[in-house]
Amino acid sequence: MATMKDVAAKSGFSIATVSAVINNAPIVSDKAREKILQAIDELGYKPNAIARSLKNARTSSIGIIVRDITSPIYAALVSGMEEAGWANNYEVFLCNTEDDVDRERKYIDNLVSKRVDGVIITTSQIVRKDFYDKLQENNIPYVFLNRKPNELREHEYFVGANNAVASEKVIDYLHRLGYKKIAFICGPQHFSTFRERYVGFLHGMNKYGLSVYDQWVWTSDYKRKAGYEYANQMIENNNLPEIIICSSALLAFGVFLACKEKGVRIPEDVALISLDHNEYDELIDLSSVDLQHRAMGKMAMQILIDQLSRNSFNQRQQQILLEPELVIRKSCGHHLRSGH
Amino acid sequence: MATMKDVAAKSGFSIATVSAVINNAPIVSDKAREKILQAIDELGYKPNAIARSLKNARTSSIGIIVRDITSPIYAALVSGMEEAGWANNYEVFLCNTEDDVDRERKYIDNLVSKRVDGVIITTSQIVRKDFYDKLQENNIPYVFLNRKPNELREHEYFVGANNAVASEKVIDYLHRLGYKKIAFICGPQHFSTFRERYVGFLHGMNKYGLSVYDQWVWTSDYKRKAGYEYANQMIENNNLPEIIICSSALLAFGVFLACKEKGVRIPEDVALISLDHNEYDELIDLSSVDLQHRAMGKMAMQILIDQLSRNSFNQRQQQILLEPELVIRKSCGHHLRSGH
DNA sequence: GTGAAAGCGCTAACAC
DNA sequence: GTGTTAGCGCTTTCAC
Repeated sequence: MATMKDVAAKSGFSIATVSAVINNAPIVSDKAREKILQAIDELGYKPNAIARSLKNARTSSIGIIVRDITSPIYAALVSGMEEAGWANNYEVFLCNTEDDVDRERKYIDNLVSKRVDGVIITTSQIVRKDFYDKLQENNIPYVFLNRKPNELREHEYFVGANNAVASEKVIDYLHRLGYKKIAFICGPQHFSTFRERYVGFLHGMNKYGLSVYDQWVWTSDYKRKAGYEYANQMIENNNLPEIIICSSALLAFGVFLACKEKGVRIPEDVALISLDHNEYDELIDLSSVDLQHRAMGKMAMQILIDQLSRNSFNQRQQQILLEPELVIRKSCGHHLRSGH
Repeated sequence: MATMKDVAAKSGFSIATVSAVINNAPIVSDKAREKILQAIDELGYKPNAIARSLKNARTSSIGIIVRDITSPIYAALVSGMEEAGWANNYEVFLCNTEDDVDRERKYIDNLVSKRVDGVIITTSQIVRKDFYDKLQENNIPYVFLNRKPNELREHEYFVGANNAVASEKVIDYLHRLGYKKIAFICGPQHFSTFRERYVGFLHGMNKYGLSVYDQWVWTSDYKRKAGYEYANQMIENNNLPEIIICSSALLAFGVFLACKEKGVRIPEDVALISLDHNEYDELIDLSSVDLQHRAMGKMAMQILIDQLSRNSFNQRQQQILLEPELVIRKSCGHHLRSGH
């Protein structure tokens, strides 16, 4: 594998000059540049980014910590991050944690060892994980994405959705449609996303004087299976509300499948809406709120990179919230209820 | 940021001894080890993987080249690769190409510069891209995953699905159900996956003496929009076959949406089956063939890592094909046609 | 404009 | 067992 030394030898110049050419330093004579470029080409020389990094203390690599690339929302987040990374010449290390804390800790350790320039964390919980401190200790900037820890320290950034508003927009919509008996499958409260959605839900319900029924609120799980089981439970107990709000797409799919299996029609027998839009909603006419995950991922990466290049004279806001947007399809039966 | 030198100074030993401790060399005395470990702990020392890599010429990083993480099949492939990488202490660089050749070339260049230990390529086409040669020139092993180039050179490996068999299994199944008028939306023939599926289709049709109708075969695109348009075309021309086979999940979703929009019932008016199973099929009762993408991704990573560690006394096969499995749901209406 | 040389943090051969 | 040292491939300061 050719090195700068080889290029220097072949071209007849010194490695310092070769280095200058490679880094586009303007101080090199045209004929030197030309000869060196030619030698590079003939040798098939590729700069060794490892050696460069050792010297520079910059790697042009960024770690991204996610739960599970297979979920549509994480796929969208990752896609956004990768896109913005690519546009700025950063490569991303993909770290899937499966929400396993030990695995996440190990990944952070590895990223520190590999001296990534920054990290984006999408797996934070309300209670801060101690090992994020290692990043700061090692001067590696990081931004939280989607899920937010309880408090943001001075050097910490957050990009996410305005989840409370997402819930409220849904309640506004449902109220307009005349719904009163509303169920909410929300997801675990140690994640900011679900907690905020719950708060927004309560707030919205309260605003219109709508009753919140305990037997119609769940805050334990966010997976497809949970949605399926809760829905089944309601169906079997003959205890269906008018509408079910699902905090996640997976929950909504679970509910949908249970209803399909049991012959419960949507929206005629029970309406359904999801707080987490994705590209498969359309298959089942599911209304939902678009939380803009791809844009969110892009934004987070952009903020991280700005920080790395310090080209942000005007200090960025510490927290950026994207505005959710309602995507209306047929699962809430507005076409049936437009009289309200 | 603490270095080995700091640890050496603090513990009173030399950096060579510190290095020995870090690399678990057994030749260190217990008291030395203990003191050094303590110094490491107090300083919060983390080995610098960059410096180590420069010396070792190994980075424990692997590049994975995919088209679009957002597609369920690539998500599954990536998930499998990441999993196997994690299990063997490799980190993965995620490279999304959007099937843009220039972007792919640039990514390969970057990966070579970063001296990744290996690369997995899921974007190859029938006609080999010249820039894969750069990997070999730089002694970076790589394996092709899912899509296969025309010929495999001596050092090249491939892991994929048995696509021809996937098609044939579908034809077997459809024949059993008594279908005769069969449409096939296949996807572009410069990808091995679609080409093999087409070959398998022809073979299967031929086996049963079934006619292949030109106006019911497409080989141009594999996206959702294409499926939507082709289906619309058939519907509007009043030219529906008995069943539509879709080569990709996206095509099947497109067809499904067109049918839903036009009030064409599945399977009563037209049956539907996909050659590319994923977790959303269930939402629309879509029968499909499971190509086992996650297992495929794992396998590819495992083969690459075996190669890196040379712990494969018994030479691996150059090509590994996973066996596709039929997943039967209602979209082919076997419940209607079981009399056949 | 160009070159010599120090040094980034580590590993490993070799000396003691 | 432990320490000294050369060198991995690059960047950068400082002479010339």
